[in-house]
Amino acid sequence: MPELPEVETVVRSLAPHLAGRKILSAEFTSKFVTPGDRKKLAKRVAGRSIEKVTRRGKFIVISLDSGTLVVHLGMTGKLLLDGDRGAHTHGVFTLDNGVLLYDDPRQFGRIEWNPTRVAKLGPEPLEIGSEEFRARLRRRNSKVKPLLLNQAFLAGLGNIYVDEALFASGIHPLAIASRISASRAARLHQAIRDVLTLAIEHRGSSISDYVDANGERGDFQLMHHVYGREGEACVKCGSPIQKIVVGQRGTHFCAKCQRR
DNA sequence: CTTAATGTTCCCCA
DNA sequence: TTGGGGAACATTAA
Repeated sequence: MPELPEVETVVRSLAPHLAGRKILSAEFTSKFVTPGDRKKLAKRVAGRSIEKVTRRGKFIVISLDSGTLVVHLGMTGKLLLDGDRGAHTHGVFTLDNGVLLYDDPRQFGRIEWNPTRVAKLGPEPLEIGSEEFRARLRRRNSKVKPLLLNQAFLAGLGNIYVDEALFASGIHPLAIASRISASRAARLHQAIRDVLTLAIEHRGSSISDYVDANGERGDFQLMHHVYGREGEACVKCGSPIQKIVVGQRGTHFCAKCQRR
């Protein structure tokens, strides 16, 4: 469910409700979502006040009056305000003004205390400049699609938005990063900014079950040009959208508009 | 029954 | 150190 636009939407829907609130108690029930000592984690957050809720890459950063709680939604994670507990509720935060639930059927998501992972993230795609982006691309000899999915290279892109940005900039997913021309690299940089910005305006993509903290769906999935459109006509040239596997991920592109 | 799914990490090999 | 390939993690839906 969560790439940068979805996580940003969750943070924006969460922040006004959580800022200044106190966590009265917490309960965690999954050894996958909360690896290590779950009781200890619950004890650590109990009694803490929430100062702010922000985003870094695909991570939701909850700054407390002492320490930081970081949530990664994995593939199917949801943070829900005042919802009902379900079969896949693995985290419950009782607040002074309500309840915050963490739901995650596949349990690929994580709730962690001061994780080191966040420090290893690459630059934010909406903050990095065109020149620096091009320089970073030039230094890598890997295929551009897996490189853009690498969170240490750039933080926040996932399978949907990489495919969409490569289509928008006319770059083949198997192109070697270091061999992309300066002008096309600049186009890719702009395409990433454009697709992320528009997706945030549309509150993310709800393909299967993504919703924000208030349970509302996004609608950017209606504006996808290649992702999930295998066999359908390319919006630019009409030829059928292809689907291949790159780095174990389904990869959608137009063979005519994205030459190698 | 098989396959794929908005993600990440770990292991092996070149 | 970099890069490729594969498996693993849990669950559901097609």
